[in-house]
Amino acid sequence: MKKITIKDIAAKFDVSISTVSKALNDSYEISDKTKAKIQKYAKKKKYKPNFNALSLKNRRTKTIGVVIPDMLNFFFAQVFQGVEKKANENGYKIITCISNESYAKEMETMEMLSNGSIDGFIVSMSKETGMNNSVEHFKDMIQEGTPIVMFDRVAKDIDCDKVVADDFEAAIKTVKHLKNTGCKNIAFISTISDLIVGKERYKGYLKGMQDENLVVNENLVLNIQENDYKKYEEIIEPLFDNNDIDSVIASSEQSAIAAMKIAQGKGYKIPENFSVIGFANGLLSRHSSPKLTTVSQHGEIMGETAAQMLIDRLEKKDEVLPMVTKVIQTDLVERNSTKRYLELNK
Amino acid sequence: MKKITIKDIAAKFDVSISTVSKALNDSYEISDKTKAKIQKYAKKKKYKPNFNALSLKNRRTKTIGVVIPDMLNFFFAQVFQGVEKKANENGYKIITCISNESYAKEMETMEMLSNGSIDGFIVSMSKETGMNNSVEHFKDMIQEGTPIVMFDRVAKDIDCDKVVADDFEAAIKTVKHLKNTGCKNIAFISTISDLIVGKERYKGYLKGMQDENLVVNENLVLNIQENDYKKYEEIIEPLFDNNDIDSVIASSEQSAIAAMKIAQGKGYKIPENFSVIGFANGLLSRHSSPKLTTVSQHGEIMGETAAQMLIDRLEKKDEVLPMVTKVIQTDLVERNSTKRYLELNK
DNA sequence: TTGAAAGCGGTACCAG
DNA sequence: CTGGTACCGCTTTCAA
Repeated sequence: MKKITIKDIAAKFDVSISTVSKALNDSYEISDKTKAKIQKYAKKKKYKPNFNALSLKNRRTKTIGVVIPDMLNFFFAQVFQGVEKKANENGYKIITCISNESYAKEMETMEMLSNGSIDGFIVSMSKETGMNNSVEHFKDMIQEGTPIVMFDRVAKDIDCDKVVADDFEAAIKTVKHLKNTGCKNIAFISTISDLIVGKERYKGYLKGMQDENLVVNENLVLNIQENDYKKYEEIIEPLFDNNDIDSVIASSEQSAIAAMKIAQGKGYKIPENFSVIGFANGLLSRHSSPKLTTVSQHGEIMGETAAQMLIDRLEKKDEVLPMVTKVIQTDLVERNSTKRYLELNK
Repeated sequence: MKKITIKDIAAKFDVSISTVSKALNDSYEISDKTKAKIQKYAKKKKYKPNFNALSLKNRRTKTIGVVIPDMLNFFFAQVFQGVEKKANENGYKIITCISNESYAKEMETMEMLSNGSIDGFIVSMSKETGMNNSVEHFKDMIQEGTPIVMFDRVAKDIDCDKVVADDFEAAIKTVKHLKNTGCKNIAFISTISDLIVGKERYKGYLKGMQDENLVVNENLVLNIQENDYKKYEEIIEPLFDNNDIDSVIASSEQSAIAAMKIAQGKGYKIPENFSVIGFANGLLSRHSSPKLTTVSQHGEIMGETAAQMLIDRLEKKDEVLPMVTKVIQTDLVERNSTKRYLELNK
């Protein structure tokens, strides 16, 4: 029951391997009779051309390397599903590396995979990579002719295709929404201030405040470095004690939830006299009480987009296409941690 | 800057390719001088032996195929991380297929990957596969000599290595815990009654009730077929209206949370006069109010175990080892949806 | 209509 | 110590 090869089939019918190869590929060179019997036999024996032989010959593997920091992060899992779906539709396989936010693992795995295991990469940088801007390995890959598509946590200095969310615009919108629903003292809590994504959101916050003629009080900006979400509450609490705030924009689901809890602990009623908006994709937002209003990124679409961009580039290896950055819109999902705003004069 | 091959190196130094190959593999046959210059050059040029050429020659890819139903499911993501970690430690890559609970996709992808892309599979069956017991494709793979390790959603009829949680025992323990903390009318809610895992939990519930001398009231057993968790609450509500219950064991996180909400809506105080235990791994349990007491499976350990079992088998291809099933213990994580029980007479 | 042979990038045996 | 060659499984060109 071992796997059957072209050679086995050739022996069986006492023809050459080239005849078999052509017959299986339905070549016009082979008589219908021969084709028929060979194809029938191949099917019966479940013949499948050997992947490595094909890849060696064609110099392409139809395999994509996906490098993500953390699969337990709902957003990344969503993107991953999107990539897998689109890849599958196009007959591509995916090899995955979870970097665990480690530069070394990200770099080493990519180097190892660039030995002909994959045709291209889809990457979101590890925190370490992004913070130190250690992007040489990306440059190397691209130099070698291995295309990369980056998403979400992209590197400014790398010239490649990119897929990002409109974090800057989204943050502006959150401020606007809060202002429109009566908030003034808007705090900004970030757990990802080191990431470009986090910086964009912060910039959007500042711009939004300016647009709405609100004064930015630096004491209302809190950057959390701690990774353990269990400690978020104690870190956030002083913000409430030392300042007069009526709303929070948080850069992550967990910190948004933590802020809500503290506000409630301090006796605020959400959303009556306190509002919270979180950048979040996960399940917590839909199950918290009250349910959290969020800026939702379309992770799956980002994944599909990234995959499509990579595949397009792979299938047109000869043409030199300019690198593009696609911005995927986010949605402000109004749940119950903010008041409703009926924009009458639209 | 294109990738360099052995042939290129041979040309560069005007030696044969076999000399280069041996030099790179540090063979005793080659003079230190030659080795040194070749190795140095190879390093400088970042030479890496071509993966497909090696796989073709060695008839092994050091690649594992991972087939899971859903990456957005926290448990599967945990297992996946465990597999990736262990695989990586052992120099294995992983190719992933997300079946989306579809038999067709699971089967087709596995067939496609069994063309020499992977050395073995780690699989958790899709619902469809499990419900119809459509396991021919697994048999085929094994017949062909491709080993499989199944985890969690395993197939009874397939003789292969398996990793499962002690669902039966765990369910017994939940009943015991509830009884010990004063509950009597224990309802059982399942969203996965079609899966073997779900059946094991149900059996454990029955056994536990019996062990504790509690009568099983069939009206207290609710099997939810609906997939949309948003509808859980309306489906569960009648259970509370039509029966006198003081606690719930739920087979999933979402259904446990839904049950808690309804209980609270009906005026119960959790855990004072109502208790809930859920089979759950996710984040919701730690963020719900009150925090949910759970039976926690060690997903990551299950993944690592499965990967180790597969790798062991792959590295000992010649030996015929008996198939084993490993049972990974679960933990009852006591949070605040159940009362404390101080087991004094232990 | 069929077959021989080169080549994809390596490894390893055997000869010199 | 170095080189020639067969082979892994398949495609493709060229010759018959």
